[in-house]
Amino acid sequence: MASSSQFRYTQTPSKVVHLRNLPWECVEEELIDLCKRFGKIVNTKTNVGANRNQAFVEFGDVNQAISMVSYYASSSEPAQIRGKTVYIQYSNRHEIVNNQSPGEVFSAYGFVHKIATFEKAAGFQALVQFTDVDTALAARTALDGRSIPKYLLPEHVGSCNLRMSYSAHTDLNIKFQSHRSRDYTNPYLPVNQTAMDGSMQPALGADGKRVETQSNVLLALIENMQYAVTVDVLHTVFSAYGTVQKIAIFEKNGSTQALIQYSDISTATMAKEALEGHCIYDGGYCKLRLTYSRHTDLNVKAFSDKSRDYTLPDLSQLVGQKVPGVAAASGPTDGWPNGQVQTQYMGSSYMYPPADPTGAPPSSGHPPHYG
DNA sequence: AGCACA
Repeated sequence: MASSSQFRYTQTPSKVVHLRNLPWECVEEELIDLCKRFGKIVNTKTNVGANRNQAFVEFGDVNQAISMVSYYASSSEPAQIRGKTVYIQYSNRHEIVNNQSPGEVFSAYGFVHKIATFEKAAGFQALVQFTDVDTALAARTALDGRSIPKYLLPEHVGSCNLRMSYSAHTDLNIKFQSHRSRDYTNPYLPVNQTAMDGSMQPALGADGKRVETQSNVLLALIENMQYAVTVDVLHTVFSAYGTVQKIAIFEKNGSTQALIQYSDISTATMAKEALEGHCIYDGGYCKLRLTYSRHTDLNVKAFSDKSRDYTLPDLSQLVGQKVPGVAAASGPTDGWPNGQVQTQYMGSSYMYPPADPTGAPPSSGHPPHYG
């Protein structure tokens, strides 16, 4: 299959090389500095990929690209930019196409200096700073009332209609690069890693104040995940505080996260406060980091190994029949280091419905392991 | 650490 060839060890040489793991906001000059000694660079494309940390460099001749790829394939010193190792392979295309990319909706109208996004009661809002009023006016005129193209939106996001007006601000004060805010004029501004993870940790709003919008949906980051965390495990853990409606597990930036939906905010808040920082398993394994999701109603497959919709009828039979993790919990399971963990997992001494009528996190007998 | 476009 052609789509998998990009991961094969042997790739078809191309005069275009693909560079990944680039540092934040890596600029063309840095790419050129790295590549120019191998040949004539005829084109570049930066800020490629979901994280905008990939790029393409096109050489005038395929032999120049071969010399570069070959050099770093056998070099003891990896290619580096700003001290960060850069991985280089042939691109799976043979030329760079620099078409106008409305990838950034607002960049189509001029250089976007800074963006700050935040939640208000009226909805999601963003401040977008251009060079001058004329550019801002052009963007406003063109975009007000329109919607963001669907292909630019994440899955499960419906239409996003833009309502635009002039801000009272003239110069935004961006504290760090994150999924909420950007300063494109300052590539060395620190990256807020937790914010880049989309973990929705208390972030700075445009006014500089902490914002943490409550939600009936919790976002769980699972730290130190030595053992598999299944939908069923999460369902058991979070059902201690109320009826769980939906669960979705997904990978983001190499770590496992989950969304857990309750019917209301107060139940979610109880669960969040009770479970935050606690571990599903003894020994500090699978520690839960809980924040409020910006979702309020998950759009998940009713039944899969990564998601569940408990609001739909007749799933219990399916669950009993088809979920390996459920059956496995009562018997030997691949991947479990020993029987003791299983015993603890099934033994309700952890995050199963708390015996404690106060609803406090279940910690009986194992206080040292919580933290 | 993994491929642009619509």
